[in-house]
Amino acid sequence: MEGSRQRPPTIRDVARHAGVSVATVSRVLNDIPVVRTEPRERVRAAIRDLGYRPSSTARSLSLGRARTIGVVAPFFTSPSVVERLRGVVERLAEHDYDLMLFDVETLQQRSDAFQDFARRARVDGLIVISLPLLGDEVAALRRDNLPVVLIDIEHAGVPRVTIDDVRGGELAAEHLLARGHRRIGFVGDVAASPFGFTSSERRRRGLRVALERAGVTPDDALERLGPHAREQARALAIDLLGRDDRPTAIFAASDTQAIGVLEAARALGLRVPDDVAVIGFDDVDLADLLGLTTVRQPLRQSGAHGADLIMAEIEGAEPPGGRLDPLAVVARDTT
Amino acid sequence: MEGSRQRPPTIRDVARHAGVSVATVSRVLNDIPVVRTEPRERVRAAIRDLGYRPSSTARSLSLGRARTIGVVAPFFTSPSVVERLRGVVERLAEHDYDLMLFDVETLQQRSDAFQDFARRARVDGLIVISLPLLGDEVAALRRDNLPVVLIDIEHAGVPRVTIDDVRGGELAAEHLLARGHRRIGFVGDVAASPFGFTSSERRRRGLRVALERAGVTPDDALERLGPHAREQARALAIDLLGRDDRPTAIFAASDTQAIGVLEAARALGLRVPDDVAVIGFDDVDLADLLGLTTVRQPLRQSGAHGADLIMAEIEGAEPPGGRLDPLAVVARDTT
DNA sequence: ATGAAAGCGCTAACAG
DNA sequence: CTGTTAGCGCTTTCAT
Repeated sequence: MEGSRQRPPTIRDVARHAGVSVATVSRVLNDIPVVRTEPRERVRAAIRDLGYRPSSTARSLSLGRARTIGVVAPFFTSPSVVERLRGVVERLAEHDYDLMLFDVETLQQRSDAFQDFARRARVDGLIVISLPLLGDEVAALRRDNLPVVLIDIEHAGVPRVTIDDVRGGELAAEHLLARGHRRIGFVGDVAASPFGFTSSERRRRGLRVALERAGVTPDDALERLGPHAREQARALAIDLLGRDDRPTAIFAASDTQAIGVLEAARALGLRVPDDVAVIGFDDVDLADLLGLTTVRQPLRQSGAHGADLIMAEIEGAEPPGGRLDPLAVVARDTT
Repeated sequence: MEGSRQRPPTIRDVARHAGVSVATVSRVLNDIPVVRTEPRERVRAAIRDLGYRPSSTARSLSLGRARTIGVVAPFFTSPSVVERLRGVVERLAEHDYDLMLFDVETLQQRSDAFQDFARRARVDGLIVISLPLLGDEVAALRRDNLPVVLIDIEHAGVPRVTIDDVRGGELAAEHLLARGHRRIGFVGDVAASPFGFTSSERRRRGLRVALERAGVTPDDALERLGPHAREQARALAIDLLGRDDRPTAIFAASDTQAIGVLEAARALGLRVPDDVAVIGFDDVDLADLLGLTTVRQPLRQSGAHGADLIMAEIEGAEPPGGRLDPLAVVARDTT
């Protein structure tokens, strides 16, 4: 009956329509129980009539909190990141928080992204997945006083959720060792950050530890590092498997890379596991489908755990209880 | 020198520090060229000194736009959705828009999510992927005057980016027909919405069209519909392949489902493609890895296109140019 | 070219 | 129990 509904209704329109003050409308909106039934109902009716919906932007500004957390990661480089994200998403939804996605694949994007965190403040906290942080990035975040949680990476002084990657590397090595392998190759990520180590790095260390423990001298010549991608891993593995003294088994730092190794073997006409055994890390869906032996880690759980951590920091909620599921070798067809 | 930096610096602090008005700071911030060099530099210095960063929440409120778009989808039911998301992410980044993720797997989440859009307005537009919309959901969005773009789904009156799924179904059928198959089964999604059709539904129609054109009468008994998931598809396929007059080939509405079919065949001791041929749809990474024959569609491109569309709606930017890549059968080992 | 001031839509004292 | 009012941090007329 009123005409022009160009501009969406505000809390003031509702107040006017219901014959109350904006404060009362706000109270109804926020379920503050002091409001009497009668005005409350009038407000509800007005909200309905007007098709009113609160502006969460205004709310955020007023409250100083956005009820949103940002997730930064190279989402599309690996299914494991997506799986972790899944855990984050679930948990955040439970806490009724929204989620802002910041994909970081290239260096350019990376610089942009962290610029953004330094220039915009629309999230209450940040979860960083599988992205080794630079020193000044961390410094910027800290200066911004923005709660941060790291998943799958480490950085001194920043809360994180990581598994015992070294142990994971040992498990992989022990599995291979138990099958008689002595020449064990490794395909993993380049050490991208001077601060802390990547999980790949830690797994490699685990491999070496287990090797030495078994009386086998780790051979640097059998280790190949490159950017995290199937194609890259494939190339590295071809290089590795092309050697005269090629390894009889390869441990890849992730399933994605293990698949590259598998492709390399196929390309070279090598049979798996007879000519070369392959073990990956993560146990993503693909691993099962492909029959890839791998070290299982609780991907999704790590995401959930990370979300719990950030919630704890922000809301002072109880710190996350419960441990992550243990690592375990899932033996399939490639070893 | 000043002490307490509890509260982050605001534009006013910067103004004070630089000895100018907030308006001038704002101008500098927004690169409005009227400001003289000298005060401009003072402002820049102040920004640096204070470690100031604008609050994008406040900016959004003032501007009335959040430079953020929301993406609603069942992200974790299918890799194809993730691939589409990838396209969206890329394009949005180019336009310097942020992205809010709303995962919708369960009905509960779904209801919640759309409640949210009806109660919060923190995005400038919405992209919905692979989620058949209900009538009142669309009505709510429309009433909110929120720009919406659909990807992989259709709804009367809502802009969308879809491929020619019917043609895709025909392509799959023709591929199978050309290999001598006459009894062709179908495994796809349940028709979830009374409005428009799902892509699965359209692909099924394409199958039937091609069948009839080839003089084969489509057999309802060979069609099985269920929720989109590998396990479900597996169960449906087991059912289908357990029949006395089992089909000699199965067309699955997605690669995810095709993999379920593959598993079913294996479980039944049927050899692929000898006992039963399988063709999927999408051509996700997995398909290549598993040697699955499939109908390739431009997943990532569809996401990018969707982003272009929403940008056009919001910013009045030029409508997206260029077509989507055509569908094509990628013949591999399962047919 | 710059500043003062009025919003943007909401929340939260503080009064009454 | 409810209304008034002062912000939240930024943009944007409108003057000067």
